[in-house]
Amino acid sequence: MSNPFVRKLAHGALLGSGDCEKLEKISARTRTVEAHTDLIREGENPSEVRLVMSGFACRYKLLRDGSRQIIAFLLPGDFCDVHVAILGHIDHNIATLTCCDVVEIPGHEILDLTRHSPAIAHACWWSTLVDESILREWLVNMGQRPADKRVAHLFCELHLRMQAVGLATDTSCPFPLTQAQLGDSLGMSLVHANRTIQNLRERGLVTLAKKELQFHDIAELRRFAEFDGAYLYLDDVRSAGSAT
Amino acid sequence: MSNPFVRKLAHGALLGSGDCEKLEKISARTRTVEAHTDLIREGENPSEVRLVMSGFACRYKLLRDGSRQIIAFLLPGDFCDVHVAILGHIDHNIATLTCCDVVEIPGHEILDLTRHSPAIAHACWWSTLVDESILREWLVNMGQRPADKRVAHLFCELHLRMQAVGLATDTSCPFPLTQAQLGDSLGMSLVHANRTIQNLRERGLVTLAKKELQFHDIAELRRFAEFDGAYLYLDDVRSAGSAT
DNA sequence: CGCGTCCTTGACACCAGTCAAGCGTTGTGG
DNA sequence: CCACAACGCTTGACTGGTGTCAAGGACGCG
Repeated sequence: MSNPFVRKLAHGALLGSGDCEKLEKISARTRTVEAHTDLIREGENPSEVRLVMSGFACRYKLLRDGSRQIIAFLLPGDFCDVHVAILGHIDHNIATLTCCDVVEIPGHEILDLTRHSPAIAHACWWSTLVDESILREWLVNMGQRPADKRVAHLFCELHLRMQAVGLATDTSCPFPLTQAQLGDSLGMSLVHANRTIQNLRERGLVTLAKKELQFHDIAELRRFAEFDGAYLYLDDVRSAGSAT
Repeated sequence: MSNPFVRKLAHGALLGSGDCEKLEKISARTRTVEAHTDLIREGENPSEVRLVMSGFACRYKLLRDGSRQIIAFLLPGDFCDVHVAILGHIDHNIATLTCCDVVEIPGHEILDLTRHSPAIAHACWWSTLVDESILREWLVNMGQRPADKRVAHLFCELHLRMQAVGLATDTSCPFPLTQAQLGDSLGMSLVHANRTIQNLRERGLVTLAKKELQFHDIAELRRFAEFDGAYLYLDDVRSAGSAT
């Protein structure tokens, strides 16, 4: 099964085969969106839930001076906005970074789905709680780590997340981001992002070319970045707990 | 009514008087915890939900070199960990910063509460989604704003959040944090936090003394910090939406 | 009164931002 | 097929914001 959406949610709950079928059916209705297109803008209250099925997208906020902070990367299988309904409106923008396949699911379908399957409901909440956990780790990354470890840490995260949906090998992973986008996500300038990558290259930790990231020694890279993937919660479905 | 917990949740849902009574009853069983005490440690899976009723606490993570990043401030009325159950374990620490009154609610009581009152369930989810929204804004703050605006922005946020639970006036707000803690939360050194505060003082924007923050011109401060409180979702209960 | 904690200040080094220019690749149109 | 534009990557020079180290001062508490 190569549906990234189902693969992702399977990390968050023990899905029955009926659940998987429903999710696959729903996520089949993709629409192709070209790169650099806003999917949702600040202040909107979309009635559909969006879902990235291929390509890279991001959440971001703009400041008055035009600078932009990327708040999260949305990889294949990621929700854009399950649960906006509870807050009433969205406080940031979501845009594609590359060409993407996107699914739009009417709110009521999601409601039906979660009402009829506790596992799916659990997985949806799991997904947003993991998003929150990632945000916490990003904050640590930005606040405490020097530039080289910061970049290395992000590389490790993306690799693991891509692996979780079957889109990365043990030693490599697609990396379609420009250095400007990388900088915007890590709070550093384009120029500094470039120099930092060179640095990692010179140390023999990674190769980055042709939109592909290669890891020469992933264990060493993780040690260097002080990376512990526990915050991604990718391997403990067994631990129960129920959605309220 | 001066219960910060009820006041806070009331921002997240239209609570009936029955709901309020139940919440008040539950949050009455406080326990006093002295400053600098860990409430929850990384990796734990507590069976009770904790709640701060007075004082300041924080979420934080430690790095190998001993540096610490404060990920969130927990003010009176804030949950420590509703919904840990879904993730199975917690990925960060929570500690008191000042002396605090804390409530520990057994997991099953929360379950009962949310099962019997959709409004309370909605408010609980609203609360964690707002936490996530705050994290996003913190990330923007750390990534894009210079030190002076960063500090000013945090001041604005704390002021509004304290006002929301009835603990701040229009022009002042309790501020028991040390400059070291402030630095840890904003990703800057103690020394630089100090210099930045001096800077704000010299501009006549704030007075900070005796654990009390005074605002001379809150509108000007917000303009300076580019602060827009919408991300706190404190004033739009009316916009419906249902918990899944 | 003495100790600890927190705040304050100065000197100095360095990480990282900005400005600016050049290079390589890709794609497009004449 | 080549010229050109657009975009992304790379590099250098210079500046400035922040971190670190160190020392002293203010305040509160026992």
